[in-house]
Amino acid sequence: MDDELLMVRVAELSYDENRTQDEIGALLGISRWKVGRLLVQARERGIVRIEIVHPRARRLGAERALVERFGLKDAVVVPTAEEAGAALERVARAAADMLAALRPVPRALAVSWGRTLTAVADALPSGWAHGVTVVQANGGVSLSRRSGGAASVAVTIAQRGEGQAVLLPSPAILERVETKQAIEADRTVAAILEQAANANTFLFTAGPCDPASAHVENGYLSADDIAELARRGAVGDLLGRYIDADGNIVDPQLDARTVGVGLDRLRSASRAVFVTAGAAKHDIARTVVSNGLCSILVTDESTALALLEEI
Amino acid sequence: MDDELLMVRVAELSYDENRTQDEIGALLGISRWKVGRLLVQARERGIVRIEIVHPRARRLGAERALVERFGLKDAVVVPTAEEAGAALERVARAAADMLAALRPVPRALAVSWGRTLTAVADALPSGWAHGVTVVQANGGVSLSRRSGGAASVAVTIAQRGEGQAVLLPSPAILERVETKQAIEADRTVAAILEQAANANTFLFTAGPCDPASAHVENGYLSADDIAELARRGAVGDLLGRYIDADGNIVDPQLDARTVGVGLDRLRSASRAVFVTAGAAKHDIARTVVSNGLCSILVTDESTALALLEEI
DNA sequence: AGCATCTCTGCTCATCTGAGCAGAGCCATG
DNA sequence: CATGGCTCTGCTCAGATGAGCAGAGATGCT
Repeated sequence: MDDELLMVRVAELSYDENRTQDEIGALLGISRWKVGRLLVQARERGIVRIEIVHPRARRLGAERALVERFGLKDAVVVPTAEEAGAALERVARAAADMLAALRPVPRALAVSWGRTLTAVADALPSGWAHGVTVVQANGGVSLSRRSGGAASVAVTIAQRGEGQAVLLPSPAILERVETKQAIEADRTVAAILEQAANANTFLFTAGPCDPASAHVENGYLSADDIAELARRGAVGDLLGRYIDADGNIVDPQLDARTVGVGLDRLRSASRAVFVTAGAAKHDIARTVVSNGLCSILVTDESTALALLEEI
Repeated sequence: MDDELLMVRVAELSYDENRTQDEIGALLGISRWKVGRLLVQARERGIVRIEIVHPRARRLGAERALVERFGLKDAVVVPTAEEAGAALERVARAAADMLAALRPVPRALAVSWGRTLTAVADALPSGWAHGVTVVQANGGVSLSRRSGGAASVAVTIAQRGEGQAVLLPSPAILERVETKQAIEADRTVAAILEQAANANTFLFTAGPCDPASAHVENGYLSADDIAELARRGAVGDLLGRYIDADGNIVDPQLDARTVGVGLDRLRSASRAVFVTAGAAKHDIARTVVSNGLCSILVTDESTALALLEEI
């Protein structure tokens, strides 16, 4: 009997039959130490495959690699789901679990908005925090009729955290710089932006630079604007601000018309939680992570692998 | 954190990260005994799935159940292969492994023939026995041109076992009883049949009762004969003899024209190894097994489950 | 409420298992 | 043929683990 067959027999007796290594040794006429070694080999060679099958399973190896590679505080990676489309769901749930377990419990949380964050908000358990203040970090709009959009993200997160939401009453991007400056000059708005900027925890997503963007959908930008941004190197936006692969603002004039906290606050915040799912966002995710724009990353396995595979 | 999520975390740390239960307990704030219990539960609930992925893997649970249920000496069950068609291959290899490991090593082995046994013969390693005498247990013919058929089964097995083959120079079924009696009266033939009957180890397959049978292919029976046998309750044949679900000869007259060892010898032999693969043979397999016609069964998982699922 | 029952927890202790080591066999080279 | 690596083996020993148990707490029934 060759060694490989022996591994199979040993593995069967050990895992299927729960025999002790001693028993197996006696049964197959080998020493118990050899049994142990064969088991290790069987695992190494992939004869024994151990899988954790659960929607909330994670990939600790990838998490560790990401933390290491990009100097993050923490990372959460969920396995790619069998059925496509469940990725967002799983990532959102993982993000919710992570938030609920954050210590110290956040007291001031600044949030962006989008489909991803809506999912995170919905996945948060009631009582995830006790008296959290949730501030919108950038201008928002009703993204989609059904789910309530930007405001509802903050409201839901606040409700479930037994706290209150502070909404930013402004569009995301204004047509004229003057209008934007006027809005920011408003004392209420200024106070809210200040509050957001001082939040010690940020929770945000990013959008890819493509014509299906929420900004186009809501009329802040045209498909042509997006094309031009892409031409100038934009890979996507976060908090409404379009950046290139090096993390720099692509169009300063456009940026000047964007209402919200500046990206530098993400770098300096004590916790900046970035949630992203899906292949379309691999590029912007890479940008965010490699430019230190987040300290905690929550994503799916395929994104994690894309981030890690670079030379 | 509910218990199920806890199981997932514990399983990840234990299996993916190789942490000790102590460490995991400290990490998650639970006692090490709870970690152990969660691990057990995770396996029970199927959150942790341990699979042995190898062409030579077996299903020890099913084997034990078969031995128990049908009072067998031994059983070998191989997992169903992903690619259909590989079942015969795997079963044959398992049968070969089993034969090679038989103790005491067979000195006199009586064999039937067929595609299954050809595969078993081909899978036997050289030197599987030392000086075995292989006798044909029933009349044989060249089943298929390419592989040599009946005779080659015995010859190959004998060669690889450093022994000699004793071939039965007779068709499987004769047209007239008189011819059959004449052949059996021949002293050489009689001696061979005697030798086969006295073998302490039998190795055989069975065929289903259908018109694609080797007996039809070789002209011993017509499709009409098969239909008639089926109508009278035949589920298949072994050693050329057609039996019903209760293990009784269906057509005594036909049986009287069949050359070979009688089925009772299978019951009394110290080892009767029955090899079968494929859904077409589930019925005849059930008959063989439940009527004590074999003492060692080698088969695939789907057959095993079919045999075990009865009430 | 009072009581019985069931489940869950953390413990002791015996057993099981992995790390690390020294000796045996094996091969290639000088 | 001797020598030095190399792998493989079975050992010791410490650390990891599972079985079984008694007490705590929950649950349900009268």
